[in-house]
Amino acid sequence: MDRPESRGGGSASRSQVRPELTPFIRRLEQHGPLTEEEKGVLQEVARSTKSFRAREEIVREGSRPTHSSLLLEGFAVREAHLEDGSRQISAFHIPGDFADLHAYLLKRMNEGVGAITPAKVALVAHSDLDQITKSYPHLARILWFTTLVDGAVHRAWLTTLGRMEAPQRLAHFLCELRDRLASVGLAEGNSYVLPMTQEELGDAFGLSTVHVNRSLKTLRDEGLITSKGRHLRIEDWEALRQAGQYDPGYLHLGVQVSRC
Amino acid sequence: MDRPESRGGGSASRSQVRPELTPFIRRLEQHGPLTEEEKGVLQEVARSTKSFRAREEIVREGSRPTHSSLLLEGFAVREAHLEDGSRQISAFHIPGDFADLHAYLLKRMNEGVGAITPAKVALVAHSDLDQITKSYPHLARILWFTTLVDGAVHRAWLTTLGRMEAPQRLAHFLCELRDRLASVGLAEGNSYVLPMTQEELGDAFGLSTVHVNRSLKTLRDEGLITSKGRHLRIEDWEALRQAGQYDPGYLHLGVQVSRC
DNA sequence: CGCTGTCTTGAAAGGACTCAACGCCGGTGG
DNA sequence: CCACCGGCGTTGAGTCCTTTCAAGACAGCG
Repeated sequence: MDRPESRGGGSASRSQVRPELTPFIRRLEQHGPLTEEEKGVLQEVARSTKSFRAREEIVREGSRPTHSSLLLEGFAVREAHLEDGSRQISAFHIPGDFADLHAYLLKRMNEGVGAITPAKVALVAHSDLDQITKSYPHLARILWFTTLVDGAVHRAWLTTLGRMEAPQRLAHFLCELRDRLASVGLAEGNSYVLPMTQEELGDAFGLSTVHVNRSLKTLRDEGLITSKGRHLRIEDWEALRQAGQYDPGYLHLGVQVSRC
Repeated sequence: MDRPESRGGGSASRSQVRPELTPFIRRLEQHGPLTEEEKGVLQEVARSTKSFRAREEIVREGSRPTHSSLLLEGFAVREAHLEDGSRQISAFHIPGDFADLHAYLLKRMNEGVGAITPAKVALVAHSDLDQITKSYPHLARILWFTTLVDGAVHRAWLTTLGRMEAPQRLAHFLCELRDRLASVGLAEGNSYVLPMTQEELGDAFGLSTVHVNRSLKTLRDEGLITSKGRHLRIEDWEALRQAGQYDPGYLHLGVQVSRC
């Protein structure tokens, strides 16, 4: 995007979206239609990609990145490490997520980003984001919106950590993850691949691995979910929803962002 | 701001800031200088104010506000209520905070905002925010920035809720609050007024009132803090900081936001 | 086929909760 | 002016959820 005005004549602009970008584009378009030009710009700034192995670090905790990481394929976590060796996971990222967009303005990453499966990431330079905020205010607005949804998810997690017991926290999250995966086409009905380990679930929801295991067993025993291997299936959506007091409103799926 | 271009000739534009707005302006200016025009716009959109009694509701949970609440005086909480009657406080707001700025784009308030002391609020119409994003991109950028800091605070809280014990959570928060209050001139060294009740602290940090009480006593007995009435004093900053593993970086105080 | 990471289960210890009672203090009204 | 009252802080005791420690089972992979 060195010459933003020259974009559009580029390789894949007209309605032809690079396949790996579809989760991201689809995500943004749920909040209102994008022009071909805007989609072209997004493809242009996301042209540089990088692949990571499972467990590899994508962004180092405490670093000052000059680009933000748009997750194209695979799953990642945002995590902070404490002095005693424990860690807190503050977000699970799925394809289409802008894992560290907030670092564009905040400059410093107080948490790190790590791949939990093999992952492919588009590296979007902050200088390109400068161009977007300058020349494509509607895109900037939608990006702002996505960071606000991020905050809303944090608050939902705070609520489960602060006021719900272990099985309920997990029930809530399993509902959340289904809806988020479905929004990018990665869930088949109430079935999906649960990519994170029980240890990672524990580090996200303030539980020990052992207790995550027992809590999942509780949900299984009650017939709310079944799982074989990494594959999870919600058997009784309404009961699981009720257990976790889940209300998808905070994900703001499909909420329209008006052009200004 | 019906005629944004007519602003500037207004009542109190040139370097004369309405006193109650100083915490807010001061907060924004720490991230880089504002022009007189920008400050004038802020005063203009914040012209309408409203006062609340302690415990009064400022924004209703689940509502779709048409304006956002800028806290001028007093303290407020963002809170969500669960079905079993418990509540989760996801933020404590101090003068200068834009309590529900996120609702400008998200539209719907998944949490409510409530005054915990007598409070005065400036009601900023979302239509005025539209004008700001259109005509004052740098202000929009700084507002975006403040919502990102909000998210960073959420993540810090997640970490304390998920991985720290009760006294440590409170220690962390007492450090955070000192720095935030100091940034708007409401702390005298390591002393400040702690406006929230122990019940509110419990609802914020996932603890019972009783356990908050015991945990504060622990901090007092260890000589980290003293308190008489609402007045709190940090007696051993380094020890308190260490106990809560507090690092103010996530507040991003003084981080510059470049003009785009 | 053995290795390693992950899942699973048991038992004991501990942090936090609930229930309950009491003290303190400022506000209100007689 | 003082007694009453309600909100808030404090403390004790018993219970429960969750953790830690420990040991196997299981499964994917080189």
